[in-house]
Amino acid sequence: MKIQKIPEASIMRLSVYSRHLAHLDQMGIVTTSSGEIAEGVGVSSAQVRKDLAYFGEFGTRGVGYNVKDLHHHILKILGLNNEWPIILIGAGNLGTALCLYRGFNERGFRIAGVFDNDIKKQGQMVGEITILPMEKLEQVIEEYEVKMGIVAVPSSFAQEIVNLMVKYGIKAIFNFAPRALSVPDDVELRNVDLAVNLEVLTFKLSI
Amino acid sequence: MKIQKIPEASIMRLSVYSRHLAHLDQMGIVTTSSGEIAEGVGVSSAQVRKDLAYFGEFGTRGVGYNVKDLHHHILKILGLNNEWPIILIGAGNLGTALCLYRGFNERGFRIAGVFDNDIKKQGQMVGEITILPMEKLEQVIEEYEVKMGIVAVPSSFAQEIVNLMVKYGIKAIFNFAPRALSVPDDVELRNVDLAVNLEVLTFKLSI
DNA sequence: TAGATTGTTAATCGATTAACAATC
DNA sequence: TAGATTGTTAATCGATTAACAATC
Repeated sequence: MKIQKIPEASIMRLSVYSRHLAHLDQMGIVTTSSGEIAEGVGVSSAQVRKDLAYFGEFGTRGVGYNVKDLHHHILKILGLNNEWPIILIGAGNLGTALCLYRGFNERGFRIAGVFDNDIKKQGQMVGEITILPMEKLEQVIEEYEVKMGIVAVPSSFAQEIVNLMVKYGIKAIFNFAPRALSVPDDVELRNVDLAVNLEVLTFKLSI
Repeated sequence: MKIQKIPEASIMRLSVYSRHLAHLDQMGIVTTSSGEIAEGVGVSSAQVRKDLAYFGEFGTRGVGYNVKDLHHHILKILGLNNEWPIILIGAGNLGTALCLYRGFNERGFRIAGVFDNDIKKQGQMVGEITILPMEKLEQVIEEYEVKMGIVAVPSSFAQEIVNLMVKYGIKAIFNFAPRALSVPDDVELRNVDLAVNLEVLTFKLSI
């Protein structure tokens, strides 16, 4: 769709802007500016305008931006104008927490299924969702037309699980296992390593 | 200590290299090269050498790197040569999961205390740790000489909690609340917004 | 010596910022 | 019109990569 290369950091900031706009909207504020948004989220106003410029012109010179309109535009850009069914693999501590985590639900992500290899866990409930065996993966992905999945399994199983997900049609994977994973070119992969984040902090404290 | 500016991305990669080196070591491999590490973790070999060059010369030209030595050097650079006591604020779903999460423990992070405002939670156990009231925060930080803390509370409380942590001497904060927080210059702050990561994926799927 | 791999420099690439014309 | 703020261009900054001398 877009020819110009859009920095991933811009996308992440758009997501942050959208939260700020929701907040402004809740407070009944109708108009805002790149400077106000910038201050609110901790970036430069030029950055805000540049991030938006990748996608169009959403403001009025001399006036600013309409809060509701801009919010709506950004949600549309991010593909958040409708809900996303997701699957979650791994019902350990992290998996269970992610399943119960409100932050995903608030942004329109709906958990279509939670899966675990462990027979003892299968059939148990996490909140209102039943933990399913991996054998049900294909069925759930097809039934709910799931395109995204979260991997919260031990590192040693991660690649195997990802292969299965890809096989059954998952196109975007959010991985918490601290292991380099390989996926086909048409599958998006995003890794967050929680311990690495703490280690950046220990480095800074050690300087 | 260092005059040259070191990219934060380099620090994060060092952490990833150290995991790979631990893996090589476990397999009994004695010597490695920038090329091997690069392939193992998915970056370029020039990148590996550059990241290491910020901190010294750890290899032998024509030969490569000693796995154990390099591993040890990187852990030292990251400040991981001894354990770090940490506190965790918020014993909700996410907080509980982080408390039980093995990944932190494996890398030498020890939870010195878990805190929650909710009277019903206080006294309950998370694994082997008792949830404490916020009133105990100062005492625990002092007793265990804690410098790092994780924030896993609702966004609306995050700034207030962070202020308390800073007041009692915390110098590095890992924040999961999706809200811009302000801390003094001598306090390191790191944010990870889980929903933002999913939203980068929805964006890519929507293109 | 020939082959291999490091450490480092210079070139390239990409992202952020400053500045300003456009325009409400 | 005067003041304000956008959208966009050009300048700056910083990180990655390519290339190669050093050297085992």
